[in-house]
Amino acid sequence: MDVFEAVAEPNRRHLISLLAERERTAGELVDSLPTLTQPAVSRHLRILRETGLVEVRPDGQRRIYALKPDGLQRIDDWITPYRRFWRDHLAALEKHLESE
Amino acid sequence: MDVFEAVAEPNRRHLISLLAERERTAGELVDSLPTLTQPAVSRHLRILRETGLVEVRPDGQRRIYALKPDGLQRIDDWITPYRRFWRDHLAALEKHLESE
DNA sequence: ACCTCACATAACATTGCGCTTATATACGTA
DNA sequence: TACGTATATAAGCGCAATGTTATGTGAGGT
Repeated sequence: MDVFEAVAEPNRRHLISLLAERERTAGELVDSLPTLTQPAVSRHLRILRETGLVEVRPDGQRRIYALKPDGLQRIDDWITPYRRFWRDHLAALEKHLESE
Repeated sequence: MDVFEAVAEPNRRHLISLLAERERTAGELVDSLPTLTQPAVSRHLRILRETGLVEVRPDGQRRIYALKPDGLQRIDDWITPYRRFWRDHLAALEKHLESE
């Protein structure tokens, strides 16, 4: 699975947003997604690991998950060339509005 | 389907990159994806339409597809809060390198 | 040694996506 | 009107992703 498919899943985006605040243990993340069972969350975490979006560090019997700095950048790199599209569009829109 | 799933599909990302260069007819886009049949491309275009990533304009019996300026911005809006992660990381890395 | 807690993996069912072939729609032209 | 061209939709199939329950693994505690 690639990064795009990884972030296409709403629950995984939720996990990412939680890890953006701070590191959390697997158990905390499981509690944060009450609609899912523990194995389901564990699987999502595995996918986030394999796509390089998060990293794990053992702490006794816990596992601490953290967001990896360069994971989401791959998506940002892809979107960068297209950014001018809405920039130009917004610029033209503003210009049009101020000309009235 | 939402924007994230729409962009998760490689063929659809290819279509987006083609439309970023210039508008194209459905037929041109079909020719640009030789591994797919015409209905398959038509379906992808439908999804890109429904998610607001492209727009269509009829031209006789042809349909001209164009990239919509604000479609991909929804992804950019999502990624923006996380951007500081790799920026901070890069800054720290550079600082570390120049200190040697 | 035994049990419990935290987490991962296995096995399996269900669902949804993407593909194909076949068909419909709609415009253009003779 | 009749026919070809351009595109969309329908029907059906295979596969991969997501969920579940059941089980494995390994670290702590008594």
